[in-house]
Amino acid sequence: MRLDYPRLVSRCTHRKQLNQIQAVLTSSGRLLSSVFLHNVLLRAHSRTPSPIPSIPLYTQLLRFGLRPDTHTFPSLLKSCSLLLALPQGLSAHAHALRLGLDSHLFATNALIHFYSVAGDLASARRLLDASPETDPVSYNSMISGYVRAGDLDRARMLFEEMPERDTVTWCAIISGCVQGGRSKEALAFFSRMQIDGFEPNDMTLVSVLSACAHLGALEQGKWVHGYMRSNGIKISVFLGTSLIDMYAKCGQVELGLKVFEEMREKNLLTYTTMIKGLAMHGQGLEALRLFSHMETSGFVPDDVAFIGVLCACTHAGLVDQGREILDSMSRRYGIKPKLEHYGCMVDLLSRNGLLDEARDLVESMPMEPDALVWGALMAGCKVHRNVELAEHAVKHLIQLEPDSSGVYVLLANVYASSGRHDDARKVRLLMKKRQVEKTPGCSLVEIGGRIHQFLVGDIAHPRIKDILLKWDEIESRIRLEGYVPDKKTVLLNIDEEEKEDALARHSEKLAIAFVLLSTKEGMPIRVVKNLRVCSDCHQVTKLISKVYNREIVVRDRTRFHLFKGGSCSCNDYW
DNA sequence: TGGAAGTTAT
Repeated sequence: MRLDYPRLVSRCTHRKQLNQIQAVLTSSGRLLSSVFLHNVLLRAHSRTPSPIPSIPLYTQLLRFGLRPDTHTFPSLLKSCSLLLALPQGLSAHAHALRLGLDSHLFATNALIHFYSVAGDLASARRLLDASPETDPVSYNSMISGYVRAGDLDRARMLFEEMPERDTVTWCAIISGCVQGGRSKEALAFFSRMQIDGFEPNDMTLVSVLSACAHLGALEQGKWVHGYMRSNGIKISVFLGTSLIDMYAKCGQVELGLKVFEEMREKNLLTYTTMIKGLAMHGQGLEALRLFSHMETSGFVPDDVAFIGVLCACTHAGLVDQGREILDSMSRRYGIKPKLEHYGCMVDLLSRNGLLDEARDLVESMPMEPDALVWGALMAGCKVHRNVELAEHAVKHLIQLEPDSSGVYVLLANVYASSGRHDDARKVRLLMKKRQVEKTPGCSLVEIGGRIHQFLVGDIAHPRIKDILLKWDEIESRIRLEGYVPDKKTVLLNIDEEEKEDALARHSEKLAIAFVLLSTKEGMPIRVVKNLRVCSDCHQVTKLISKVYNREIVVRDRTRFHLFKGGSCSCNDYW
């Protein structure tokens, strides 16, 4: 009985087997005269993640004097896109053009996809405009092309002008928004998608969960989990990992752990996400335990996994373990620590007051320290009031990032907290002279599935009057508990009373006042912040949790704070 | 015998 090679090849997903079949076909001479078999092989290769054999196969087809047909170019171009083989893709285009095969719909789609992946959106657009026949596929490729190029506005414009959309279109625009850091818009597209009658699939839900994670939108994230259950959507590795991330970033590590334990199939990313989630919640020892469990389960950690564990050590103050882990990276796994790993280590040492060791590490690193490394050292200097070292760090920082506000703010804070107000003022003047903008603080809260956003000093919210009145009430109540505004962190050159006012309008205070105003007594409060919590807001939130008897979870730029009965889970260490 | 969309990190 003769083997049905075309069927065998098209069902084959393993590269090794595929190469074996190809070798048999070559040696038996069957490839010599068959464009069809070449096409089948090209297609099979293009379905593997790294279709390296596609290009020699195509060259061979030409060498045998065979003429490519309509099926050849789509597969070949897909391989070129995957391999980012630009010259080969361009010459394939030229060849298709010569043979008159470029205007076939599938070839056009493949070409548009190729140019989108290659970052040549102008060429992709020209093909789209010139194509007599289009379907959503080519538009979808271009939407993700614009997203990859960081041009979300163009992606949105194309989305709006498309004659018809399909599930993939919605998925592309939703994930595009998420990747472009515009998660709120992603969720808006998600509801629009459902109104338009499209059912989300697992790929869409992964992006939606990622949006919820960024926004801290627990209610919507839970809704997605519920949707999966009621629609029988299986928890794939992708979905499970996204769920874990969503729960961790929305302040519910326990629910994340539950998903993690129930997942039958896990990969390195799943572990890394869970480890990082535990780290953010200060459960450093748990994270370390999971890391060793991962190792014994046969997963080989990569550099990102190491960032995760080092991060766990930082948030839990585990200095010795951190040193040991950094050392084991190269010793046990042959992974050279990168800048990021040194950054974590500097952060770990300097937060724990080991400033000399941190400085030594910065100076002995095998690569040039970047702004993040100096920034970590600087943050430690602020906590442990080491003005000299802070000045040293800031010199490097200002050279590396002259336009970043963070540097100036940190230095001014160091000066202010050690009483050197004149110097603090000089920094502020320097900032003004160089026209450095301070990143505005921003807090998000979710009420009844809707996200409310507050900026520092924001008066745009429709209920701002009530919110400020509520704040007055809060302030008088927490003053009875001993609250005194901590004006050290305010570097504005203004008089005392205004300083208090500026503090009172920090975004998380506005957000918390708003939630107290709009939710029932005893309901927990969740806030997501873009910057680190300032010490005044930290103190205020502790007191509110006591006076109003509320559990308050604040996710700041790097970690979680769980405020309860007047104290915080970070033990005032952040 | 053909195509487009997804998860982690300082």
